[in-house]
Amino acid sequence: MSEVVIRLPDGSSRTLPAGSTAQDLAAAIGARLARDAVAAQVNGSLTDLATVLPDSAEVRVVTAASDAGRDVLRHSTAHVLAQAVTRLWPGAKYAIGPTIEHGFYYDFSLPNGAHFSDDDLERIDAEMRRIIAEDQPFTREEHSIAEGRALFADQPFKVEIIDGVAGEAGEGASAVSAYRNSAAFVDLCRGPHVPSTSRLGHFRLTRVAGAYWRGDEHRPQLQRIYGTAFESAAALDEHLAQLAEAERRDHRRLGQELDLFSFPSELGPGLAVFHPRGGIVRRVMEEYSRQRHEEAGYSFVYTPHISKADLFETSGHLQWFAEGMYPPMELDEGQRYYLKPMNCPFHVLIFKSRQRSYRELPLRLFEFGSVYRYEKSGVVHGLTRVRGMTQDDAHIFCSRDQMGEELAKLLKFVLDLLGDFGLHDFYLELSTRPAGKAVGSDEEWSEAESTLERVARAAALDLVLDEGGGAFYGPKISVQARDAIGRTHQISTIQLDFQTPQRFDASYVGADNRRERVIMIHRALFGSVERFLAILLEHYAGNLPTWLCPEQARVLSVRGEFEGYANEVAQRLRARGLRASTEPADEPLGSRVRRAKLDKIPYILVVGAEDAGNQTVGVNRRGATDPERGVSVDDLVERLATEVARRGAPEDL
RNA sequence: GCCUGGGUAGCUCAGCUGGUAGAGCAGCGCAUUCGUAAUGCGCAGGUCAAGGGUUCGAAUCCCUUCCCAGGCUCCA
Repeated sequence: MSEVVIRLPDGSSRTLPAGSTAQDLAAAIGARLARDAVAAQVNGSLTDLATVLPDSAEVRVVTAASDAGRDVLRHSTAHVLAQAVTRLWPGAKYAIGPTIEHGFYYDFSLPNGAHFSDDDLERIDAEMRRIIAEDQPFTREEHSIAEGRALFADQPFKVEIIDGVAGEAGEGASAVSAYRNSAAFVDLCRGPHVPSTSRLGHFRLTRVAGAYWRGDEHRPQLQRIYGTAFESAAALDEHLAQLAEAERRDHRRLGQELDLFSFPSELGPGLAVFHPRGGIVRRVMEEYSRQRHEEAGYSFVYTPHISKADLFETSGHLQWFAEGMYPPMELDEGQRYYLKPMNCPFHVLIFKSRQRSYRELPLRLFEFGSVYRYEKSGVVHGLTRVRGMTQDDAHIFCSRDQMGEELAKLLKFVLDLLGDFGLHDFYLELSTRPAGKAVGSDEEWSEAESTLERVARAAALDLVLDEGGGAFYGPKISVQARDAIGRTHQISTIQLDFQTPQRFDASYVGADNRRERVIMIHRALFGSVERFLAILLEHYAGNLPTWLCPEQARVLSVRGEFEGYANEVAQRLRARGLRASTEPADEPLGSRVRRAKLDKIPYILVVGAEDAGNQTVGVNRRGATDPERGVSVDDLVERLATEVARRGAPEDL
């Protein structure tokens, strides 16, 4: 009997009898590996464990607890889902069931236009567990195109996929593969799959949704079920806990609970109002931003919310961005006015209001500019995707030789400012020319792109390329930040623009008395104030650092007789610029403390007989397990003032 | 925009296959005066998103509109 030599990832080799499978290899290496194996990578491509290994193959055994292994588990679980649905809804057509980032989905078309409800998830889940208990094999079958069409004759989506394969590879040339679980269920699939359904089980169906066949809104709408699967109950639980944590941190929930903002339905989708407490947070954010911008050499401007159409004709917005704009208001004289979707054209007009000298450059015009964008109604989401928002927007007008340095300085400024808000983990994304949707010459674009890339590389952060993701007038660097639970958010954007100045004929007089075309840098650091606030809320799970908290301290008197002293303490804090309140003692202390905790107040201060006599307070710090007693009011005021000044949080101590 | 699922008191939600609305929290009043995450009693609060239809009768069934949530090819 001949043998085959298999090379393993660690460089070692194994000799096995000819005809051995990947499963045999795993077993030869160890019982534990044999148990954990779900698939194999043979000469670079993923395949089933049942695959017979060719001689001198390079083989890696794929275990469940790896990214590739989890994909196999999820894909196989998707097949089980499809089988369960066909059992429960005879006649159901199954379309595609791929794995996605944290799970999988499967799309179906149910007989008689039926659709899934949340209750169905339980039934399907139960049926899936039965299939898993049946220990059905995943058996690979190869079929010709014609056989495939016959096999899936009653599955129109599968037939369409096979037709696609036939179209690409030629009618007779290629074969299709399918995986059979039972006489009753077979699914067209590339694989690989686990050897048997018994290898599955740590899964959860998460939600039902509608989705178009092939994502095309002109094609049939299918019923989609999302789910996820993991290698162990513990890994699944951890994933579900993460989802619950994200839900707990959802800024829409926190905005409600903390009375920060709301979305009155009377206003329409994507339009928020800020309540007094949310208003404080916003105001503090904006004031700090203004202060930093002033220090960084920005000038402050104000511009209106609407303008005649001509402005946006000139800027190119009506040509390139019209679908993102609200429809025009028609005036009696036939004049069309638009709500502004961006501030840049207005700032250009300020630049152009008189002749500019090279001595004025860089000219940095800053505005908290409210803009309105007609987002499709299905995509608005809390404060992160709205139709009305305020950008911390500035346009820097500079010369060509200044732009590199200005951009480098700007990037440093951005990261520094974001750091002050508690974001420290960044990477950059460079978005380049959008194909077929851009103005300007190739030379200008490549100069702009290479300048941005140089600056981005110099920042010593990871740089990701976003091909074709730029605006119509120029490429951009966007700053992506990772939050406390590891999610990334696009925050700041910096765009380099040679086009707008040309469109507006914006120029300056150089030292040599010649007119030069000015360069524009568009930049928003928060992006939008609303969205940035939402990100901060989720980042901090509502426990904003003290300087941003609407209410920094609440003074509670143990009994009504100390309310005068409580007011005195609050007054002392307010005299130092801190936001402190008191609450009457007509409820038990525990109840008032609880409410203050739910309000996420950084410092709950309790005063009683001992304190009134000694000018002290009891300090219940957010994040602390035990309250401190007998802290002198003087010390407390200093502590809080210091914490605010360094933009800290009570949890830092 | 499209699809699915939703919209019941300020909030979170109950209300079976149609018989005409409930709880907890919040609010208000009274009592309680309490040392660090829920004091008691009482009161008030809803055109059941809006409009139309079916029906003797609609929160419940049907239609339209508005709003919310999730989703809408990381290709078998």
